[in-house]
Amino acid sequence: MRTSQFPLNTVKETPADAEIASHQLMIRAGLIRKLAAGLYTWLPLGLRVMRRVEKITRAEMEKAGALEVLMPALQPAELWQETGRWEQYGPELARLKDRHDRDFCLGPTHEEIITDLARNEIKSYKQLPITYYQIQTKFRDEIRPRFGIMRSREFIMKDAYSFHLNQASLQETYEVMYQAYSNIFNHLGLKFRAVIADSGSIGGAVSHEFHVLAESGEDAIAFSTVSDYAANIEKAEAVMPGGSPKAASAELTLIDTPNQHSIEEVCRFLNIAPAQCLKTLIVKGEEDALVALLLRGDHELNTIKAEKIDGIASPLAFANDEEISLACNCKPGSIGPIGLTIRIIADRSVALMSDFVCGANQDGKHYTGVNWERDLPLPAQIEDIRTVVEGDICPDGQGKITLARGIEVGHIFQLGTKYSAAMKAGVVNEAGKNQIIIMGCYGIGISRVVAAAIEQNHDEKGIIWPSNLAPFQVAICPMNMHKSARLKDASEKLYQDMLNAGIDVLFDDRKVRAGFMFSDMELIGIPHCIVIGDRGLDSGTVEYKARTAQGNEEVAFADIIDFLKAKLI
RNA sequence: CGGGGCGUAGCGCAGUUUGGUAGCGCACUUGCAUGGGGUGCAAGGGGUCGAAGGUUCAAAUCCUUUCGUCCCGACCA
Repeated sequence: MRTSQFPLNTVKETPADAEIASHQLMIRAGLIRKLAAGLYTWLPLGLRVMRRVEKITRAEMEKAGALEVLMPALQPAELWQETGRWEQYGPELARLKDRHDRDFCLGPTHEEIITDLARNEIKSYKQLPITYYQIQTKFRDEIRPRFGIMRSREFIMKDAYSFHLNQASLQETYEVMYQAYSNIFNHLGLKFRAVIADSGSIGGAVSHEFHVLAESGEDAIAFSTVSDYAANIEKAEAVMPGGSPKAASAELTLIDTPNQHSIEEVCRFLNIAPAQCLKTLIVKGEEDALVALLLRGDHELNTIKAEKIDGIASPLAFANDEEISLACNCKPGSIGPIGLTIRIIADRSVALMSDFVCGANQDGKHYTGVNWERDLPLPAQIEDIRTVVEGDICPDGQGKITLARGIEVGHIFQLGTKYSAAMKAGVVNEAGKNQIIIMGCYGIGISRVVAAAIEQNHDEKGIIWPSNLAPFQVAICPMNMHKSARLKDASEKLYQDMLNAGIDVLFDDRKVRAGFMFSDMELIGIPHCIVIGDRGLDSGTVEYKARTAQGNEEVAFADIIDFLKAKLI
């Protein structure tokens, strides 16, 4: 391709509304243009990159035995009403009416549609297992679209759905897909982690997210320093610490702590460490009941874990000051478990505390030297309700927890029968009886992968594409070609030779200055650049520069094709 | 949904406080020069100042309403 026929649309100025590097660079490099909030047009250069992601994804899906289909983005409300999601999905579901005033939505996902397909097309267990996939546009009317293509209202997703007679078959396909996903992200050249994930409202026992590692990622993930263990921090288990509390060495003492409310304030006031404090949080339970959650002062409540406990309101809600005053006879900041009559749930690490400090349920007073059993009974219910921190013991017992940030680009679920049961999708089994089919579902945010790749691979000059994602592998940059017929001939020959050799090359035949050309090629992240000039022609050489390298190297003109082929393997 | 910011040429911005009929940089067009890291000089084209209503002799500027957009949070999952 020639730049004279493939306009680059690069811009020098960073758009005012782009916050993160990938968003800024996608606009500057001319990959996308904004139409409205959360809606983007893909320009030729950007689409070329997205097609690379699709191609690699498709190849692995086919290898995994999945069959490509294409389902409508416009979907009738009836199917969504069958599963109850027409009501449940909320305003994020883009709804509309047709001219006959019938309800439709623009699909945010396709469980209902594929399940409808399955119940109509799959009649016998002999047709199972089967996996369908598609690469298609999804619509989610996000409350707050942001970060460009990263969280947009319309985006491209690869979604796959598998159907099974039994759990063992689902497990088998799940593992195949897990491997296919790993292959995809490896081929894309991205540093990623597969992590144990919360399956949320989608349900099912098993779920993994695939995260591209990047500092700017919206999710925190926890993984082991030595083993394969990795989990979303929402889901990472804080294990029960071994041992028993140290013996009490201090007397229970009621002290004045005027105007000391937060853990931080109390610690400074008493000159103790946060780990020596007990944090008491009051949250809403069921039917107006309140529940006290006890955490070590240096730990944070994990709301996902807490709201899964029976009797705690989901979504989690904190009690207000009034409700706290009624239940504890004091304001927040002086709450503690001693004498508390509401239900108490303690975090696992709390059980090992001794000689600790906690609120006294009297404004401006705390207890010091508190010890379980001697001063108050250990709470009957001990649960894992905190977020893991760096250095925690890994749940599999091997190594310690390290934290990193990631961008969720893939998510796989073992759905079970949630949709197939609601929509009565069954097959006749070997015994001739009707049986509800079991489902799995598997998604990759194709357009988000493009942004995530940039987020992970860029520098101050622009994008640094991993080889398999680059819109072009090689750029030819001739120096002042319009002034030298000899150079023009040599450049054209080099271009043709590369095309003939099957090299994906962008020939910059614009009449622009060297610096302009280099800056553009670096901004759009072409991995390999060949600089050809009269100077080199005299000695029969061209210059080669890798996007990631500092300097150039000279290569004989005659050898350049072989040289590049070796680089491109 | 709550809080805050911003809407002036394709992009980035000044001008709004104190009302007088719109400007700068980039980009674009043309010419000359330059020619290995976003070059220089000159000439040019392009804007109902987000929209509607109001105040005024006069509104980008003041008032009201409204729309869009971005950030923070909540909600949703």
